[in-house]
Amino acid sequence: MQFYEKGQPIYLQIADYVCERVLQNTWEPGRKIPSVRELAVQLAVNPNTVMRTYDFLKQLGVIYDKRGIGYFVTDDAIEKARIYLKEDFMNRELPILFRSMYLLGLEPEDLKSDFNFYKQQYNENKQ
Amino acid sequence: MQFYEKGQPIYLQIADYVCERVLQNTWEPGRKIPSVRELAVQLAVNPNTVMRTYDFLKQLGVIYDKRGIGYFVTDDAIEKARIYLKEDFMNRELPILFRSMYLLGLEPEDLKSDFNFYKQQYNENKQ
Amino acid sequence: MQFYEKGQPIYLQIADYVCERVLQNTWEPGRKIPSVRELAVQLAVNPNTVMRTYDFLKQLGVIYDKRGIGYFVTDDAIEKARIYLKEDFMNRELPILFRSMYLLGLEPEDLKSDFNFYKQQYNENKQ
Amino acid sequence: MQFYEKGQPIYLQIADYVCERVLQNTWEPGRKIPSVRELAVQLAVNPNTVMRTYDFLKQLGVIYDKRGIGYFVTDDAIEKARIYLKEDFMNRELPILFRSMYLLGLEPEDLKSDFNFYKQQYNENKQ
DNA sequence: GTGGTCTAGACCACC
DNA sequence: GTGGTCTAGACCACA
Repeated sequence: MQFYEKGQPIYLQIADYVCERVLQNTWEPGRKIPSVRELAVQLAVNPNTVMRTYDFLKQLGVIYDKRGIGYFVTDDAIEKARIYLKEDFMNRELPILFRSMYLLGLEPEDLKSDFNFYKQQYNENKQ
Repeated sequence: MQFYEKGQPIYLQIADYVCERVLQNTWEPGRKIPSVRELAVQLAVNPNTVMRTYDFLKQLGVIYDKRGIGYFVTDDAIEKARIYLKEDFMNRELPILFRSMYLLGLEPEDLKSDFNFYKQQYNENKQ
Repeated sequence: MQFYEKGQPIYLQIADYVCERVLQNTWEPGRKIPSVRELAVQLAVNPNTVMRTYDFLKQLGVIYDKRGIGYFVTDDAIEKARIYLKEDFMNRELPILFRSMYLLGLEPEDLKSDFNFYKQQYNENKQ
Repeated sequence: MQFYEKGQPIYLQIADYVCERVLQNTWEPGRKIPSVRELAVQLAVNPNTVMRTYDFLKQLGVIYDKRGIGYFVTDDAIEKARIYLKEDFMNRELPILFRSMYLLGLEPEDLKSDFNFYKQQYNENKQ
């Protein structure tokens, strides 16, 4: 994972990273996620930054902590993560996308077939 | 203009920059565009990098050069620029978008109303 | 190889050099050609200059690259190389030749016997 | 005039220059040609070099000198110049040309139409 | 190792 | 002034 999107703090980028794992069910509800220090090493980031991410996700209700044990995915994390990512997507990615589509004269309908193709490909690779 | 999109060379980012101006008719066909050195100073970039962009756009048929005079927008630049940007959009932006949409369970139809809202806003700001 | 033909950039002279090897089948389709740095050392030229040549030949479809591996001669390189060299010959060498022929009152027919002699000599040396 | 053909001494390049003027009848038989010093200045060359050229052309019978007056074109200079240039052409230019033609699979016949077009163009520009 | 990008600075030809 | 070429040297990603 690389951190380069200027304007987006690293701790939020890591929050995206965690939420995506939750949505993909890679990190399923109830599961223990990596410790602050572990993830900090994995992502080559300061532990304080990961701490801030976990704090943020705890407030969102995506994870909770058992003192002295670690952090765990909440039962309704998938829904919470989806809500968060969706909001993030709407506010940050969509405007950029819409600008391109507007310039190119594309409509959402024009993406249909390509999107279906993408999903098909994605599922095949998954298997 | 800032250059931060990793994975996308600066000279191609500048090409996008020029193509968007062409599509918006800010730089209309026949018009002289900034000299290599001028744009290099404006964008705080090495002249060689801008030279490379202009070379690239010359090959695409978006601009042409008069030696000793400068670079000019070709007559069919709008079409050429649209083709290039569309291809670029399809190859680079769409996959990222689709990934987000897939994760969030969104379909192209779900973007319709937001896109119409965006277009409306855009046109109001334009006026 | 020496670079002295004024008016012809070095990187294009190197392109001629490569194309001639392709036409002579010294560098046959599919073969790996010298790396950018290798050829730069061989020709006592800056690597950037060779890079520019390879970029140019890639656009012509004479060679293609495998990132991290090297450059290779394409399957239809011979045809592509011939087209390029022929165009170059027509635009650059022929006018000089025709001027001399015009001054000397020579016609293409007058070259026939000499050309046949040349080809004969060439083939003998080849054997 | 620029002197860059390596392997061909400058004084011979100037001889070509003079002979071409004779063949084009720009410097007609009997005419006084520029003095050694004059031509040396024109061509930005050392007078000794021009002296050597004139010496060479005197031996060829293309020019002769009247001591204290200057150099003049001989009566049969056109023929002599043609012989010299032709020999030069045959020995130096043709091999290079033939190599290209051989590589490209061209025959002298293939040049016919292009040469006729060239002559036509040349004569039109002359008028 | 490979290709690819970028900078800094130089020089040239053309206008 | 303009574009165009070239060098030297640096850094990156990929394999």
